[in-house]
Amino acid sequence: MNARVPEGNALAPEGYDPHAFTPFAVTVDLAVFTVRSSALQVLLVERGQEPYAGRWALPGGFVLPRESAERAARRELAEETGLSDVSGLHLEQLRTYSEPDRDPRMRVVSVAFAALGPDLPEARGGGDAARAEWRPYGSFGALAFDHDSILADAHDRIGAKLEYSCLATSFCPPEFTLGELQQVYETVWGTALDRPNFRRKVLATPGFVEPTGGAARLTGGRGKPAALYRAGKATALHPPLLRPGGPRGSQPEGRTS
Amino acid sequence: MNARVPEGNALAPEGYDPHAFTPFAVTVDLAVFTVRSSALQVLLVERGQEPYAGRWALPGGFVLPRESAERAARRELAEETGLSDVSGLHLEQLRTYSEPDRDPRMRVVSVAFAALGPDLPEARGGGDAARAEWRPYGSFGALAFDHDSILADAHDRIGAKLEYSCLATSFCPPEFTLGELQQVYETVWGTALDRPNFRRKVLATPGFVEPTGGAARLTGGRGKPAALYRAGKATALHPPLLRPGGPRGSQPEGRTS
DNA sequence: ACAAAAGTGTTTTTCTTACACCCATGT
DNA sequence: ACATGGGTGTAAGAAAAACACTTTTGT
Repeated sequence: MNARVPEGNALAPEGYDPHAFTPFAVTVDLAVFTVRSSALQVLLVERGQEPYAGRWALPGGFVLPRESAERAARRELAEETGLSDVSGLHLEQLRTYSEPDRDPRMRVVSVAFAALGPDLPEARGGGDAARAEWRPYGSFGALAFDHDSILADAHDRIGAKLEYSCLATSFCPPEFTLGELQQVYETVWGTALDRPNFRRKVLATPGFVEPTGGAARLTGGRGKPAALYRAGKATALHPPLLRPGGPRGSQPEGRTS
Repeated sequence: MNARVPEGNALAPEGYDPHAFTPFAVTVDLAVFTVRSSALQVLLVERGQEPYAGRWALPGGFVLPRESAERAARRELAEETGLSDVSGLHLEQLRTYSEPDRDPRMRVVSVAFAALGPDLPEARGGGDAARAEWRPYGSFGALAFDHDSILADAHDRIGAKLEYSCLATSFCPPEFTLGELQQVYETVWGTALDRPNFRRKVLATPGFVEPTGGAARLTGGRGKPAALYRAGKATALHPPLLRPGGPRGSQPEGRTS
């Protein structure tokens, strides 16, 4: 990370030696997930210009001169979702996509983020995007650029992190029921979980959730009112809450257990 | 990741609208680990110029115009270690560091990688670095730039991935004994493991290791010759091999179990 | 009364842990 | 003979999985 910067470049101060060094455009791309009506939804924007005009893409934008990628991501998130208190949302760096031709126009390196939030309001297509919309994960065709890979990577990562972190509470409002929390797991993983066991597991992990103490709330009109919880201070989950059958698509063979 | 590129910039083709967009320098930084003589070692280079002249730093360098960050990382890895068959080493993107002032000279965004390899040869200080050396993890003072954070993040990540992936075999030569594999875990985690249990766990995971069939080998001069194994095709580890006590420093409180 | 959702209890099975013991080799 | 590292066995404990059952609400 040192040495070799060309002379005569706007970026390069004195004292660098004159080797190859290309300036890149740096952007952020966001895979924003929410759980709405028992479905995993993703925030997409419709592109206005070429290339990929009319195609859906992940929201994102350029990193500004004095911004970190994290700050840029949070700013873009606020702009695209129309939310003011983006501070509560979980934002996590995924990885950086830097294939030379990932953008046909120029050399763009993109730092991808995954963001999670509770049932978020309708997107209002802020900024440049022609339209912004929540779409159920898997219900749409190919996205622009390499956004299909980014989105798939984000989904994998979220699914994996649910196992060994307390991330799931980021999908829930400040106060939530254990049923809602369980639905987050079931929705992201696409599998049903045993309620009694899930409950025990969550409650047995200190700092995962803490009882709100307050009154119970009705969940879906019918049934017994559920107790309310809020997120605890823990971030890691030990021992982990493993999904049945392990991560999708990385198994060598059998092993049903 | 779309729209808003300024006019009059060398990078920008026609058809972009004239908003803010700064060119950034993009580099890769490598945290290269190996296990040598029962210690976790890191490859460091000594800086020749200011800033941080004379200080140790992680190897790295600029991403070339037609290179992805992954390719750049592998190229730098080959240059700095002096290895020719870098293709076998595990290389994994960690995350991107983009704080505006992480490099005092200019705006540099760095994509960090973690690399693992079996007992690697002496580094030969290739490229620009004044010197390159293997140093035991934790045996050196503050590194240049934000490389302390990068290295710490890399170590955390490696430790965590040993739990639920077959990554550990990347620290071993093509053929290795279970004792060597166990030492990888013990060295990275800094804890002792029960040999019989470790053995059972590894062998019970299909695709983790497969017997070489060939003859046994002496490990350290003394003791019974150990059977040889090679890495299997599996990448994930289900159920995981949890380290005793959970990840360092992320526990909310007790929970000895 | 019944459906729906929350919550409790119990049994079975599986995995982990701890530790005792034998094996093969070099000194 | 004994130290050293490899390999096997086994029994106690903890955790996960499966499932039966009670509670509280709305219709």
